[in-house]
Amino acid sequence: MSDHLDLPTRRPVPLPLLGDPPPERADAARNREALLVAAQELINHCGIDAVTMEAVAHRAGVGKGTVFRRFESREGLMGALLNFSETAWQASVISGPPPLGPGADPWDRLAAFGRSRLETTMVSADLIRAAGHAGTRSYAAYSFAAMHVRHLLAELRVEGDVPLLATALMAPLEVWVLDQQVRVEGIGVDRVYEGWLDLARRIVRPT
Amino acid sequence: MSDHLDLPTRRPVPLPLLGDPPPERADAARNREALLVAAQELINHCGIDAVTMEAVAHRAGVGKGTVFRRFESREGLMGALLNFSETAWQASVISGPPPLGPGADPWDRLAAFGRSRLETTMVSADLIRAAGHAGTRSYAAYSFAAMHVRHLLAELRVEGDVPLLATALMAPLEVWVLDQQVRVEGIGVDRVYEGWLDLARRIVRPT
DNA sequence: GAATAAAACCGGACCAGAGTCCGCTTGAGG
DNA sequence: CCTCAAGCGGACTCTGGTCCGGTTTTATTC
Repeated sequence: MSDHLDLPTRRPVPLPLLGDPPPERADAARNREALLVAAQELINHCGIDAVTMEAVAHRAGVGKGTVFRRFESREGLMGALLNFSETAWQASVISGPPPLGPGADPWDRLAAFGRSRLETTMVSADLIRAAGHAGTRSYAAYSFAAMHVRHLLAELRVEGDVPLLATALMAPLEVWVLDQQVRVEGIGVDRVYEGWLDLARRIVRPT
Repeated sequence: MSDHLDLPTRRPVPLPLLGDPPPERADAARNREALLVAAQELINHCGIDAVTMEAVAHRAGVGKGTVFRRFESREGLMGALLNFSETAWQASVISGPPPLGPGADPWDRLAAFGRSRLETTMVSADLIRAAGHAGTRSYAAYSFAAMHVRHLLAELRVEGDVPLLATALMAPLEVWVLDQQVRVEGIGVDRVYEGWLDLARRIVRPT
């Protein structure tokens, strides 16, 4: 990942529907951005362990309290960082090129989903672990992926408790499981993927 | 879980094969025991958050350093606690009554395995989470269960990459997944179990 | 456009708990 | 009894997280 963090530049006017979260004050927004950049740089240069709340604050030129107000906790900060790649991933599922994006047939999309998730999870493993949330990505992120899988399973006419089957497909792709297999047991990523495909086949295969 | 911790009483002579870890000194052993008891009581009476290393040490009447020397870390302490129930569970798999123990046919044993694991995991959820290890039980404990599943799958003449399929069966039974389903999504335990059984069926079903 | 009041924000002192260190004590073998 | 490795304790450090008095931004009013 590059040092440069692509923060969305000046999105169109927020259109303040009333009853909505009031927009952030200008200085607050500036600080949030500075903090995210600082954190990302810290990760890139010194590894995730160097990402101390105090270090981030210092590098961004603000006080520690500010970091906590903006991101709630260390996990929250990590989650925010993770959010960028997660959002990009979601975009490529929604409107990217097939087979991950729409256009391919459901089975191919499912296969592409598995491969893609496997890879992004491995790449962001440190971040995901640090983001905690009981270890999984934020609920929003998780449920998007789950929804996608349920959708594909439905298109594939899978019978049974689709939500649970979706979970069964996603669980083996979680960080800890992957870590165990790849780092501890030394299983290659390709073999893990083949295994996952086999699992998917068994789940999808008509009764 | 009762307050009383069944520490194994005087196992048969350790038979010091040389090159082995030298046995613990008497005072050390006494302290380890006292610490485990103290920790368990603290959990029972005040919840897992009250289990501070300092609190445990104080309750056991020793210094903080001692706790760390014996258990390495908070996670280690939790792991040691978890070890008791885990060991008991392993015993009932190895030599308990069917269908969990030997004697029943492999499919029934697999089903019993799933149910049993689901329940013990839910019961010890706090402890498992606190024991960390990237969230899963210790490697030894994990690999025993994995071995058992691989064994059953083999008996059931399942074709394919059995180790990976075993992982696929265990992953949905991990704490975080269960937490997500039961606590966040409000799915009942019975339904989760039914879903798991269905998964198992699809994995086992001959091609 | 200036004055003003309220709300949001800021910083860093402060607290708690995990983990480390090192000089003192104790238990087990000779 | 003597020796010395092992064990012990608690002071110390480091980091996540909380708090509150002072400051800045924004909205409002004239």
